[in-house]
Amino acid sequence: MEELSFFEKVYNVAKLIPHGRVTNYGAIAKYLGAAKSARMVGYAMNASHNKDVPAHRVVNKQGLLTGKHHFDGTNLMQQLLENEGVVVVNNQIQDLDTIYWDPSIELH
DNA sequence: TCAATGACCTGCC
DNA sequence: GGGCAGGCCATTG
Repeated sequence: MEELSFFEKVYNVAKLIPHGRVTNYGAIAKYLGAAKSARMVGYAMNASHNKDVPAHRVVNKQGLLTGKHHFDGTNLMQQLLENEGVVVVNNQIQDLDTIYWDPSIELH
C-alpha cells in the first residue's frame, strides 16, 4: 500500500466506499495519514474519471456536492447518489450522519 | 522549467 | 465562537 502514490491510495479507498454511503475528502486524507492533504483527495477525484472510482460518493464535509460541476451532466452526481438511496436536496446530502462512512473507522 | 491552481480541511488568532 | 491563512501533491500554462 505504501508503495502506491497518494493518488493510488485515494483511488483504493474510494473504491471501498459501500453502496449508498458517502464520505468526505478529509476522512480519506486522514485515513491515508495526511489530514492536511484533503485538497489532493479532491484533485485526485478530478483525475479519477478514467478510473473505476465512485467519485460521486465523495463530497465535502458539509455534505455539499461541490464536485458535481465536474461531472458530465448538470445533476449527474446527484442522480447517481439518489439512485443509491441517498437523499440529495439542493446539491446537499440529507441525513449525512446516517449514511456517512469513515474509512478510518470502518476499515480500521 | 517555474509558478499557479485545484471537487478541501485543520489549527490558530 | 467565528474568521483567516496555511498546507498538501499533482497537473497545466
